Amino acid sequence: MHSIAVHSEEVFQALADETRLRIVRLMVVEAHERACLCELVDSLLEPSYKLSRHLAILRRAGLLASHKEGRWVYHRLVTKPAYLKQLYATVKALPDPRKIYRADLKRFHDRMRLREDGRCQVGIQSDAFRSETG
Amino acid sequence: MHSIAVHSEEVFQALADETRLRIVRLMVVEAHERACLCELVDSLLEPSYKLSRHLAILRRAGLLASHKEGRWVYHRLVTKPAYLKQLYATVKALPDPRKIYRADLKRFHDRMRLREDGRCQVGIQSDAFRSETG
DNA sequence: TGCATAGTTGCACTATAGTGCAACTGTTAA
DNA sequence: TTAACAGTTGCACTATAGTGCAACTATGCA
Repeated sequence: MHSIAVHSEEVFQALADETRLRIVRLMVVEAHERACLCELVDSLLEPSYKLSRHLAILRRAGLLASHKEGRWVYHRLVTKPAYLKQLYATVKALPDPRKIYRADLKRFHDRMRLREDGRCQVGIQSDAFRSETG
Repeated sequence: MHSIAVHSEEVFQALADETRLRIVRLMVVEAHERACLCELVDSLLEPSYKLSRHLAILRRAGLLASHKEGRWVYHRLVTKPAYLKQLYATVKALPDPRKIYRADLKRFHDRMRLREDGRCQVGIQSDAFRSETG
Protein backbone atom coordinates (compact mmCIF):
# COMPACT_ATOMS: atom_id res chain seq x y z
CA MET A 1 0.00 0.00 0.00
CA HIS A 2 3.00 2.29 0.21
CA SER A 3 6.42 2.53 -1.42
CA ILE A 4 9.79 3.47 -0.01
CA ALA A 5 11.30 6.62 -1.43
CA VAL A 6 14.29 5.76 -3.60
CA HIS A 7 15.88 9.14 -3.13
CA SER A 8 16.20 10.38 0.44
CA GLU A 9 15.42 13.96 -0.51
CA GLU A 10 11.89 12.85 -1.49
CA VAL A 11 11.11 12.45 2.18
CA PHE A 12 11.97 16.08 2.82
CA GLN A 13 10.26 17.15 -0.37
CA ALA A 14 7.12 15.57 0.99
CA LEU A 15 7.19 17.88 4.01
CA ALA A 16 8.32 20.94 2.08
CA ASP A 17 4.80 22.29 1.72
CA GLU A 18 2.69 24.03 4.32
CA THR A 19 -0.45 22.00 3.66
CA ARG A 20 1.34 18.65 3.82
CA LEU A 21 3.19 19.69 6.96
CA ARG A 22 -0.13 20.64 8.55
CA ILE A 23 -1.51 17.19 7.71
CA VAL A 24 1.50 15.36 9.12
CA ARG A 25 1.69 17.51 12.25
CA LEU A 26 -1.95 16.85 12.95
CA MET A 27 -1.52 13.12 12.66
CA VAL A 28 1.80 12.91 14.45
CA VAL A 29 0.58 14.80 17.48
CA GLU A 30 -2.35 12.46 17.75
CA ALA A 31 -0.14 9.42 18.29
CA HIS A 32 -0.61 8.23 14.73
CA GLU A 33 -4.38 8.37 14.76
CA ARG A 34 -6.03 7.58 11.47
CA ALA A 35 -8.16 10.15 9.69
CA CYS A 36 -10.32 10.28 6.59
CA LEU A 37 -10.39 13.05 4.03
CA CYS A 38 -13.52 14.75 5.28
CA GLU A 39 -12.11 14.91 8.81
CA LEU A 40 -9.00 16.57 7.45
CA VAL A 41 -11.07 18.97 5.36
CA ASP A 42 -12.92 20.07 8.50
CA SER A 43 -9.70 20.34 10.49
CA LEU A 44 -7.61 22.30 8.00
CA LEU A 45 -10.50 24.11 6.30
CA GLU A 46 -9.05 23.41 2.88
CA PRO A 47 -10.96 22.07 -0.16
CA SER A 48 -11.11 18.30 -0.50
CA TYR A 49 -9.52 18.20 -3.95
CA LYS A 50 -6.52 20.03 -2.59
CA LEU A 51 -6.04 17.75 0.39
CA SER A 52 -6.68 14.68 -1.73
CA ARG A 53 -3.77 15.62 -3.96
CA HIS A 54 -1.45 16.31 -1.04
CA LEU A 55 -2.40 13.02 0.58
CA ALA A 56 -1.47 11.26 -2.65
CA ILE A 57 1.94 12.96 -2.58
CA LEU A 58 2.54 11.89 1.02
CA ARG A 59 1.48 8.37 0.10
CA ARG A 60 3.86 8.24 -2.87
CA ALA A 61 6.68 9.47 -0.64
CA GLY A 62 6.06 6.55 1.70
CA LEU A 63 4.83 8.59 4.66
CA LEU A 64 1.18 7.66 4.51
CA ALA A 65 -0.81 4.46 4.13
CA SER A 66 -4.43 4.62 3.02
CA HIS A 67 -7.19 2.09 2.98
CA LYS A 68 -10.78 2.29 1.93
CA GLU A 69 -13.61 1.39 4.27
CA GLY A 70 -17.02 1.83 2.77
CA ARG A 71 -17.07 5.24 1.22
CA TRP A 72 -14.42 6.60 3.53
CA VAL A 73 -10.70 6.35 2.97
CA TYR A 74 -8.65 6.29 6.16
CA HIS A 75 -5.10 7.58 6.20
CA ARG A 76 -2.42 6.72 8.71
CA LEU A 77 1.23 7.65 9.11
CA VAL A 78 3.71 4.94 8.18
CA THR A 79 6.40 4.31 10.80
CA LYS A 80 8.78 2.08 8.90
CA PRO A 81 11.60 2.30 8.02
CA ALA A 82 12.83 3.50 11.41
CA TYR A 83 14.14 6.84 10.19
CA LEU A 84 10.53 7.92 9.67
CA LYS A 85 9.99 7.88 13.43
CA GLN A 86 13.01 10.12 13.71
CA LEU A 87 11.45 12.37 11.09
CA TYR A 88 8.17 12.59 12.99
CA ALA A 89 10.06 13.48 16.15
CA THR A 90 11.52 16.41 14.22
CA VAL A 91 8.08 17.44 13.04
CA LYS A 92 6.81 17.28 16.60
CA ALA A 93 9.66 19.50 17.79
CA LEU A 94 8.95 22.30 15.32
CA PRO A 95 7.80 25.65 16.68
CA ASP A 96 4.34 27.00 15.95
CA PRO A 97 4.78 30.78 16.00
CA ARG A 98 1.61 31.51 14.06
CA LYS A 99 -0.50 29.03 16.11
CA ILE A 100 -1.60 27.31 12.94
CA TYR A 101 -1.15 23.76 14.20
CA ARG A 102 -2.76 24.66 17.48
CA ALA A 103 -5.90 25.80 15.66
CA ASP A 104 -5.84 22.81 13.31
CA LEU A 105 -5.54 20.48 16.26
CA LYS A 106 -8.43 22.07 18.11
CA ARG A 107 -10.72 21.61 15.11
CA PHE A 108 -9.41 18.06 14.69
CA HIS A 109 -10.34 17.22 18.27
CA ASP A 110 -13.79 18.72 17.87
CA ARG A 111 -14.28 16.86 14.64
CA MET A 112 -13.15 13.52 16.06
CA ARG A 113 -15.88 13.74 18.67
CA LEU A 114 -18.40 13.19 15.89
CA ARG A 115 -17.12 9.64 15.40
CA GLU A 116 -19.06 6.57 16.44
CA ASP A 117 -17.32 3.28 17.18
CA GLY A 118 -14.08 4.85 16.01
CA ARG A 119 -15.49 5.49 12.58
CA CYS A 120 -16.37 8.61 10.67
CA GLN A 121 -20.16 8.89 10.28
CA VAL A 122 -20.69 12.33 8.79
CA GLY A 123 -19.36 14.09 5.74
CA ILE A 124 -17.82 17.51 5.35
CA GLN A 125 -19.00 19.98 7.96
CA SER A 126 -16.61 22.80 7.14
CA ASP A 127 -19.14 25.58 7.45
CA ALA A 128 -19.88 24.62 11.01
CA PHE A 129 -16.21 24.40 11.92
CA ARG A 130 -15.41 27.59 10.14
CA SER A 131 -17.97 29.66 11.99
CA GLU A 132 -17.22 27.93 15.27
CA THR A 133 -13.54 28.72 15.41
CA GLY A 134 -13.30 31.82 13.25
CA MET B 1 25.02 35.64 10.12
CA HIS B 2 21.96 33.42 9.81
CA SER B 3 18.22 33.82 10.11
CA ILE B 4 15.55 31.58 11.55
CA ALA B 5 13.05 30.26 9.05
CA VAL B 6 9.65 31.84 9.61
CA HIS B 7 7.77 28.97 8.04
CA SER B 8 8.63 25.49 9.29
CA GLU B 9 8.34 23.96 5.85
CA GLU B 10 11.35 26.03 4.73
CA VAL B 11 13.55 23.77 6.82
CA PHE B 12 12.37 20.74 4.89
CA GLN B 13 12.49 22.64 1.62
CA ALA B 14 16.16 23.27 2.33
CA LEU B 15 16.83 19.54 2.40
CA ALA B 16 14.51 18.70 -0.49
CA ASP B 17 17.31 18.69 -3.03
CA GLU B 18 19.93 16.02 -3.61
CA THR B 19 22.88 18.39 -3.73
CA ARG B 20 21.92 20.18 -0.53
CA LEU B 21 21.26 16.89 1.23
CA ARG B 22 24.71 15.69 0.17
CA ILE B 23 26.25 18.83 1.65
CA VAL B 24 24.41 18.50 4.94
CA ARG B 25 25.05 14.78 5.25
CA LEU B 26 28.72 15.34 4.71
CA MET B 27 28.90 17.95 7.42
CA VAL B 28 26.62 16.22 9.88
CA VAL B 29 28.52 12.96 9.77
CA GLU B 30 31.72 14.82 10.47
CA ALA B 31 30.47 16.09 13.84
CA HIS B 32 29.75 19.54 12.49
CA GLU B 33 33.15 20.09 10.95
CA ARG B 34 33.52 23.30 9.00
CA ALA B 35 34.30 23.26 5.30
CA CYS B 36 35.04 25.80 2.61
CA LEU B 37 33.60 25.82 -0.89
CA CYS B 38 36.63 24.33 -2.62
CA GLU B 39 36.68 21.42 -0.18
CA LEU B 40 33.03 20.76 -0.95
CA VAL B 41 33.68 21.05 -4.69
CA ASP B 42 36.35 18.35 -4.40
CA SER B 43 34.16 16.16 -2.20
CA LEU B 44 30.96 16.32 -4.24
CA LEU B 45 32.58 16.84 -7.64
CA GLU B 46 30.09 19.54 -8.52
CA PRO B 47 30.90 22.96 -10.02
CA SER B 48 31.58 25.75 -7.56
CA TYR B 49 28.83 28.03 -8.84
CA LYS B 50 26.31 25.30 -8.23
CA LEU B 51 27.43 24.58 -4.69
CA SER B 52 27.76 28.27 -3.93
CA ARG B 53 24.09 28.74 -4.76
CA HIS B 54 23.00 25.76 -2.69
CA LEU B 55 25.08 26.94 0.26
CA ALA B 56 23.30 30.29 0.04
CA ILE B 57 19.94 28.52 0.17
CA LEU B 58 20.97 26.51 3.24
CA ARG B 59 22.20 29.71 4.87
CA ARG B 60 18.94 31.53 4.18
CA ALA B 61 17.02 28.58 5.65
CA GLY B 62 19.01 28.94 8.85
CA LEU B 63 20.90 25.65 8.60
CA LEU B 64 24.31 27.02 7.77
CA ALA B 65 26.54 29.77 9.11
CA SER B 66 29.36 31.12 6.96
CA HIS B 67 32.31 33.31 7.70
CA LYS B 68 35.12 34.56 5.55
CA GLU B 69 38.74 33.97 6.45
CA GLY B 70 41.18 35.36 3.93
CA ARG B 71 40.03 34.24 0.56
CA TRP B 72 38.26 31.19 1.93
CA VAL B 73 34.70 31.11 3.24
CA TYR B 74 34.07 28.48 5.90
CA HIS B 75 30.65 26.95 6.36
CA ARG B 76 29.34 25.23 9.44
CA LEU B 77 26.01 23.69 10.42
CA VAL B 78 23.90 25.72 12.81
CA THR B 79 22.58 23.75 15.80
CA LYS B 80 20.10 26.20 17.27
CA PRO B 81 17.17 26.19 17.69
CA ALA B 82 17.14 22.72 19.23
CA TYR B 83 14.90 21.14 16.61
CA LEU B 84 17.77 21.44 14.14
CA LYS B 85 19.71 18.83 16.09
CA GLN B 86 16.69 16.60 15.80
CA LEU B 87 16.68 17.28 12.08
CA TYR B 88 20.36 16.35 11.73
CA ALA B 89 19.71 13.12 13.60
CA THR B 90 17.12 12.32 10.96
CA VAL B 91 19.59 13.10 8.20
CA LYS B 92 22.15 10.86 9.85
CA ALA B 93 19.63 8.01 10.03
CA LEU B 94 18.80 8.07 6.32
CA PRO B 95 19.77 5.05 4.23
CA ASP B 96 22.37 5.32 1.48
CA PRO B 97 21.31 2.67 -1.05
CA ARG B 98 23.29 4.16 -3.91
CA LYS B 99 26.43 4.69 -1.77
CA ILE B 100 26.52 8.34 -2.75
CA TYR B 101 27.24 9.69 0.72
CA ARG B 102 29.79 7.00 1.30
CA ALA B 103 31.74 8.12 -1.77
CA ASP B 104 31.31 11.80 -0.89
CA LEU B 105 32.61 11.15 2.58
CA LYS B 106 35.64 9.27 1.36
CA ARG B 107 36.63 12.15 -0.90
CA PHE B 108 35.91 14.59 1.93
CA HIS B 109 38.29 12.72 4.24
CA ASP B 110 40.98 12.60 1.58
CA ARG B 111 40.53 16.26 0.89
CA MET B 112 40.65 17.26 4.56
CA ARG B 113 44.09 15.70 4.84
CA LEU B 114 45.40 18.53 2.69
CA ARG B 115 44.69 21.00 5.48
CA GLU B 116 47.40 22.63 7.54
CA ASP B 117 46.69 23.99 11.03
CA GLY B 118 43.03 23.20 10.46
CA ARG B 119 42.89 25.52 7.49
CA CYS B 120 42.38 25.00 3.80
CA GLN B 121 45.60 25.76 1.92
CA VAL B 122 44.89 24.65 -1.63
CA GLY B 123 42.18 25.47 -4.13
CA ILE B 124 40.03 23.21 -6.24
CA GLN B 125 41.66 19.87 -6.98
CA SER B 126 38.66 18.17 -8.58
CA ASP B 127 40.59 16.52 -11.40
CA ALA B 128 42.82 14.72 -8.93
CA PHE B 129 39.85 13.56 -6.84
CA ARG B 130 37.86 12.59 -9.86
CA SER B 131 40.55 10.31 -11.29
CA GLU B 132 41.42 8.94 -7.87
CA THR B 133 37.99 7.69 -6.93
CA GLY B 134 36.39 7.17 -10.31
C1' DT C 1 50.93 46.73 -9.52
C1' DG C 2 49.08 42.97 -11.68
C1' DC C 3 47.85 38.17 -11.99
C1' DA C 4 45.83 33.93 -10.19
C1' DT C 5 42.23 32.18 -7.78
C1' DA C 6 38.14 31.58 -4.06
C1' DG C 7 33.74 32.61 -4.35
C1' DT C 8 29.32 35.05 -6.04
C1' DT C 9 25.72 36.46 -9.15
C1' DG C 10 22.93 38.16 -13.43
C1' DC C 11 20.72 36.11 -17.24
C1' DA C 12 18.22 32.85 -20.00
C1' DC C 13 16.25 28.56 -20.09
C1' DT C 14 13.70 24.38 -18.66
C1' DA C 15 11.24 21.52 -15.64
C1' DT C 16 8.26 20.82 -12.12
C1' DA C 17 5.02 21.98 -8.20
C1' DG C 18 0.75 23.91 -6.50
C1' DT C 19 -3.86 25.64 -7.52
C1' DG C 20 -8.94 25.96 -8.96
C1' DC C 21 -12.51 24.39 -11.77
C1' DA C 22 -15.22 20.90 -13.30
C1' DA C 23 -15.99 16.32 -14.50
C1' DC C 24 -15.38 11.95 -13.00
C1' DT C 25 -15.69 7.08 -10.04
C1' DG C 26 -17.51 4.38 -6.45
C1' DT C 27 -20.39 3.41 -2.51
C1' DT C 28 -24.43 3.94 0.56
C1' DA C 29 -29.11 4.47 1.50
C1' DA C 30 -33.78 5.93 0.33
C1' DT D 1 -32.79 2.47 -9.45
C1' DT D 2 -31.44 6.66 -8.44
C1' DA D 3 -29.93 10.55 -5.67
C1' DA D 4 -26.41 12.08 -2.49
C1' DC D 5 -21.98 12.29 -1.28
C1' DA D 6 -16.73 10.74 -0.20
C1' DG D 7 -13.03 11.04 -2.81
C1' DT D 8 -10.09 11.42 -7.22
C1' DT D 9 -8.31 13.35 -11.42
C1' DG D 10 -7.76 15.82 -16.19
C1' DC D 11 -6.90 20.34 -17.72
C1' DA D 12 -5.12 24.96 -17.92
C1' DC D 13 -2.60 28.23 -15.61
C1' DT D 14 1.00 30.44 -12.75
C1' DA D 15 4.92 30.58 -9.93
C1' DT D 16 9.12 29.05 -8.56
C1' DA D 17 13.35 26.03 -8.39
C1' DG D 18 17.53 24.26 -10.44
C1' DT D 19 20.99 24.66 -14.04
C1' DG D 20 24.95 26.38 -17.09
C1' DC D 21 27.39 30.08 -18.95
C1' DA D 22 29.86 33.99 -18.37
C1' DA D 23 30.92 38.05 -16.02
C1' DC D 24 31.77 39.76 -11.77
C1' DT D 25 34.12 40.89 -6.78
C1' DA D 26 37.66 40.27 -3.46
C1' DT D 27 41.87 38.60 -1.58
C1' DG D 28 46.75 37.03 -1.45
C1' DC D 29 51.13 36.64 -3.57
C1' DA D 30 54.88 37.31 -7.04
